[in-house]
Formats: sequence, structure tokens, C-alpha cells
Amino acid sequence: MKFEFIPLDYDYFDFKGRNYVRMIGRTDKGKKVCVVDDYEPNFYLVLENGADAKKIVKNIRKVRIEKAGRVSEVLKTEILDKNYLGKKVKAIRVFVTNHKDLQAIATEIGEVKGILARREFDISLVTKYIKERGVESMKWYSVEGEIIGEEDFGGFANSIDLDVCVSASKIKSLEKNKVFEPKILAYDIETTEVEIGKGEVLMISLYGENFKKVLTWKKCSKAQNYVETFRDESKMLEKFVEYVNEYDPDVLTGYFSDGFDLPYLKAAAQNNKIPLSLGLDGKGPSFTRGRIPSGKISGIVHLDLYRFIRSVFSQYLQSETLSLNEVAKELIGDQKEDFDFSKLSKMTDSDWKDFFSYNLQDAVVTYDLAHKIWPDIFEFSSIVKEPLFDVTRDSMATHVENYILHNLDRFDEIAEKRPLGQEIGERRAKGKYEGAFVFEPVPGLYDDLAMFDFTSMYASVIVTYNLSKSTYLRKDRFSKKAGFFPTMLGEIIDKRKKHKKEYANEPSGMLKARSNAYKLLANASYGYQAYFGARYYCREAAAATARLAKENILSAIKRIEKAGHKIIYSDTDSIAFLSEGKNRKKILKLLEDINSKLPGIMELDLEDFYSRGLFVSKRGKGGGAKKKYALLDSSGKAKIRGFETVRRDWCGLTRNLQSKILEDILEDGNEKAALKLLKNVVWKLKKREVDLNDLIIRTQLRRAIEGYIAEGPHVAAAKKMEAAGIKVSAGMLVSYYVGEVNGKGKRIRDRVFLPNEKANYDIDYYLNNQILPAVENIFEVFGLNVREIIDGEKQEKLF
DNA sequence: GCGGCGCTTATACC
DNA sequence: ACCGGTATAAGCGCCGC
Repeated sequence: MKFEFIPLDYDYFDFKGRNYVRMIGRTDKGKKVCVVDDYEPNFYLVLENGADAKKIVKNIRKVRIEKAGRVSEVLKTEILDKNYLGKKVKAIRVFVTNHKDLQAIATEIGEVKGILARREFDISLVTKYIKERGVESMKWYSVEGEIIGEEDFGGFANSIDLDVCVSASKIKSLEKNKVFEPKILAYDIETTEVEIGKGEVLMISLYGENFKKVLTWKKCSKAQNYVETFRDESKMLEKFVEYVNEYDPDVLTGYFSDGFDLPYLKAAAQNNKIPLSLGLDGKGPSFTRGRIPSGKISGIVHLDLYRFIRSVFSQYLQSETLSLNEVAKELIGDQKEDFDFSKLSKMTDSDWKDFFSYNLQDAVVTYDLAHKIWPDIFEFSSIVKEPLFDVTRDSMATHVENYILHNLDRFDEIAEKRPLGQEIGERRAKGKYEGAFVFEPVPGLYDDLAMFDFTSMYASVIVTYNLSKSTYLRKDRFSKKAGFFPTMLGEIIDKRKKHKKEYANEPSGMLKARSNAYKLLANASYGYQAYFGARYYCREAAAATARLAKENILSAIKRIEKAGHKIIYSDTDSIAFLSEGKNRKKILKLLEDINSKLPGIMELDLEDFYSRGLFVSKRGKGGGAKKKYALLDSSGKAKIRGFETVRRDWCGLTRNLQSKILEDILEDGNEKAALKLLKNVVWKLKKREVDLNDLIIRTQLRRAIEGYIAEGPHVAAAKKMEAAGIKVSAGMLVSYYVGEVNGKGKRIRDRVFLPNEKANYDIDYYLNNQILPAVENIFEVFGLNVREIIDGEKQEKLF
């Protein structure tokens, strides 16, 4: 039979000791199908110059190992002309029986004379399959094949529940370039405990197209009609499985569901001694090891939105935390409902009703969020050529690496190996190298500024100067012959430009996602070369990238100065300077002049014009503070960087006041209104009229409590939480305020109170450790000493 | 008991 | 451990007086 097919999920199985890839996807008619393809596992031997390839082949043909009840042997070999790290080499491609034994066979062959390196035995089977056969995630194919019968592959077809299961004889790529719209089902659970394996699942919400349910075993006379009540937890779990399998989604999505919902459900099923038979094979979720376990369900792509958002998407976001609440608010508007969890101990029927609604709403929000970022997930998967499951969990470094791996064959390149423990240790032991240039500003309020910035600076430096592992010669010298890494990066930059332009002409979610994906890949590639875990690690290339970027920005600064402009600030790839009465046209001419002399693909761009800019001094010490400024753009919008306003570990009172003060000063050009604002807040603070919510300080607990050498206020707060029976864990945001205590109380941590604890807020602390430090450097620009002014007011009041 | 300084810690910028 | 270096600044920890 023949049909059109898009792969959504990949895995593999063994039959008679051989490997087969199994892809689950949809046909163009919307049928969920399984396509089985055979795979010939293989790796490479890179030969030394002048080695006797035929002799080596003769020797290795005999290699055979027995392991885990399997026999693996060398089935065939090919002698090929390939490239390895950019150099022409003779190589032997060694085909073996089973992918699982690649490493063992490579070890068995050993470091024989004539063999320079053994490579590509450390790439996953699915990645190798996609790389070699070109059957890529999120692309359309025409598939021809035989329906898999009941007896085939040891009764394989019986164990999975699908419309069709085929063994492919021909898979041909189709020229179809449209976004695939998956069938998404979102879920969320509420439980009595937060620890996996403890407590019970109170309810499970499910939300999809024309589908909304809340499953529970809590009886409630006021339950909404979408609530289904079961006899007990076990019956509820069974129905959950039934509904998911019946709905038959391509994607089952949750928020932090790898870390919570799915493992909790699995443990709850175990506690009830029932299977959680989700998925096509009915085996339920399996968890792959890792820092965070990844929950895999056969035939359904389990997608934890939190993980993709954290590793890929978070850099677009303004949100201070990656909670569903905040992320959803930013991306799809305010949707999440509130629920007071302290009610849980004594719930009325009406409370339960609210809780059901809250639970459902979380699934709705998750569903909407999944749709919102689907174009980004789709594009990432199709650009990086890795399955959805992996692409939504991999780090940026892995994305860069996968992009490279899947594009190496165009360069006839054999892939470099992944570093092992010892090598990682050696790489990490190397100290830091010198990084970016940051200009020390002179504190002051400036009028009429222009800002230039280099587009994708580090990436364009890598491309321009050909900086990579395979082009590195010796001591700061790199080959002139274009390497595959800089070439690929050049292509990434070109594609980013192309799609950005297309998006500008005809905006669409897909084009925006595509251009963003290329931008992110380009931006992550510099860090990749300095990352200890990278196959193509090259500290020298990374150090040279930083050094050459610095040379280029310093020479651009000189040119701008030479044209008669005073430099106000510069950080890494941007330069702010005074327009000096020159009009925009003249400044654009200057930009053009500089650009004409820039090397390679390097490009300076006009970032924006600003009517005012404020720079302050460092606290305590002299000199201008770097990475801290406020600018007013031509449309009247303030751009605030580094100030307490943008730091989440300062209280709301301070942040709001400082941001208003900065905006007032930028708009008025003087400090008069701002000073009034300050006096007003100080007055309110002293009269205890400030709302406690505005005084809460939030700080992340970045490790377990025992891990701290210095016990700061947030650690003290975490200890208090623990004492109150609240679970604390690394990564959580701790909230507290500083209040008055009797007797001892020298240290701030001794004056820490949790938000629900009653105390008088410590006026002195909020004045001297929050408000004044945040504003004094701003007023100092105008020659004012606000500490004296505030003290003066106090004196006046006394008299 | 207190000032000073180094260190630890969190968070930001690019 | 899951991309890099540069930077500010608070508050603890500890020393010396």
C-alpha cells in the first residue's frame, strides 16, 4: 500500500537480533499509522595516512562478540573517501548486526595500528537513522510498503493499537511545506501531596478539541457537568487511561508533567496495583534517566511544555518565573484561575466546585499554550531534524550539536566523538578566557543618543574569521579554507535574515518561529564551542571569537569618536553615543561608512535613537556603573537595564518607586517630580501605610538548605517554611519580609518573616536597605544627597 | 561590640 | 552538567581591635 505520511515519534525494536526503526505519524487523511523501516547499524574507522585499508578490513571482518544473549558481528565494510575534522581521510564504514553493540565492537577492534579514530558509535540509533536515511521529523513522505501481518516481527502488530502498521519498502520525500496541526490533549492533576509516590490524586483534568473532563473520586453535590465522579482513585485512573487512548492524541501535554503529573500518576497506579496502560502498546509511561526524568508514552508524544519553554523559549520571555501562571499571562493573556490551597483541609461542596474549575482551567491554559508555541516546536524539530520528544527536552547546546550532526554529510564529514568523563574534567579545569568589552560610563543625564549594535556579533565573527575546531591550526591561527562549522553557521545566519525579511513582508506564526529558531541557533553557537560537553569543543576558537569581537567593537568606537561623537556606553556588541546635533541622515551615513570597512559578514546596525539616557555611579565606590542604565526612545518608551526595577529579588515598593523615578527623570529632564515621589513613599513607609504585599522580597533557593555556607535571609525564610511544614526544594522562589523583633536582631536573617506571619514591618530596613540604596545614585546625578534630605525632613518635623 | 574586608550568593547584561 | 564571560551588590562570616 502507498500513502502520505509525517513522522511524529520514533523508536526502535530488535527482531532476530537486528534493528528496526518504528515511526508513528499521521497520514494526509488523518489516520494514525506506524511505519517500520529496517536499519543497518554502522560506525567509522578513520584511517591514518598511508594505512593499509584492505588489511585492516581483513582483520576486522573476523570480529564477533556475544553479549546479553546476542551475537553481533561485522556484516560488511566499505572503504570510503571522507573528511574528518576538515581533512581528507580514508575511512572504513563498518556495518554490524546490532546498534547496541557498536561500542563493544569498536572497543574489540581497538586502537590497532593504522586506525586514527573510531567514530559515530556514540550517536543514538534514531539520530543515525534520520541522518543516514533522511526520514525527518515534521516532514512529509510518500511511503510504500506491506501491511504488517499478525505473525510478522514476532507478533508485533498485535501489541499496538493503530489504524495501519506497515513495513516500508520505499520512503520518498515530498515537497510539502505546511505546518502540521497536531491533535493535542492537555492534562493536569491535583493531589494531596507534592512528593511522588505519597498521597493521592484528587482529580485529573483533560482538555482537547470538543473534549473537557474533570475526573475525581471526591463526591460533590455541586459538581459541574464536565466532572465525572468515580468510586475511588483506582477507577478514576483507569478512566483517565481510557479517555486518553480513546481521544488518540498526537501530543499529550502538561506543564512540568515530566517532573510531576506523569510520574505521580504512574506511582498512584502502582499504589493501587493497577497498570497505567497509556499508549499504543499499553505499557504505560517509561522514564528515561537524566537530571529530570522524561516520560515517554508509546505512540503518543508526551510533551512537557515547561521543559521546552525553559531551554529554548524562556529567553524571549519577560516573566520572572516560569510558572504556568506567569508564562500563560505573558503569552496568551490572563487566564489561570485562583484557588486558595489552605482550604484543602476542610473543603465545602462549593470549594470543591471551585477546585474542579481551577483544575480544568489549568488544562485549558496548557492546551492554549501548547497551540501558541506549537509553531516554534514544529520549526525547531524540523530545523534540528530531531524527533519532537527530544527537541522539546534538549538544551540549546544539544540543539546546536544536533544541527551539526544532521548536516555533516553534505561535507562528507565523519562526526567527532562525544567527550568522556576524563576529557570533560580536563576541559572544565581550564580557567576562563577573556571575554567581552564593557565601557565604563560617566554618570549623568544625557540628551540625544544614538545606539549601534552588531547583528549576531559572535556568530558573524566565527564565520568571518573561520573559527572552529576543524580550522584551528595553532596559537590564535585558523585556516583560511572554510570549515564546516563556520560554513553551517553562515547558512544559519543567512536563513535567519531571509525568514526575518519574509516575516516582515507577510507575518505568520510559522515564519516568526522559523526566523527565531535560526536566531537562537546562531546565538548559541559561540557558547557551544566553549562548552565542555561539546563534540566540537574548541576553547581556542571561543577565546578568539571573544577577542576578535572586542577588536572590532573597539575599532568601531574609534571611528565613531573620530566622527566627533562622545561615547556614552558600550557593552559587548552595542555602542551608545551622543548625536552632537547631527541629524539621523548623517548618523546613518556614519553607519554606512563603518560598515563598508568591516571585515567579512560583520555588520553594524542602527539599534535606535534615544532622546535621553541616564547613567549612575557604582554604589559606595566611585566610577560609573556598567550594565545599569535607563534610556527613553523616540516613542517615549523607557528601556531600563540592570536597575533594581528589573531585579526580582527586590521588593515591589522599591521596584515601582525606582521605575517611576527613572521614567519621570527621563521625561522631565530633571529630578523635581521624582523627588516628590520619593518623599511621598518615605512618608507612607514611616506611617506604616505601605501594603505588606509591596514589601515582600522574593529570592530563589538555588540549592538544598544544607548546601549553604552563608545563611542569607532567604535561607532563613526557607528554614521557617520547613518548620511550618511547607516542603522546600532547590529551585523554588522563597518569599519573606523584614520585620521588627525584640532583643537580638542584628542580622537581617533574624528579622525575616514569612508573608503569612504577623509582624510590624521594619521601617529602618525598608528605608536604608531598600528605598534609599535604590534611588540615591539616581539623585546623586543631580548633586542631591537624598539621605541628608530625608534626614532633614525628619529634623523639620521634630521642630 | 563594632568596623572592615573577603567571601558567598543572587541576579542581571549581552 | 546540559551555551559563554562581565558586572553589581547585599549580607554573612570572621578577623582584629
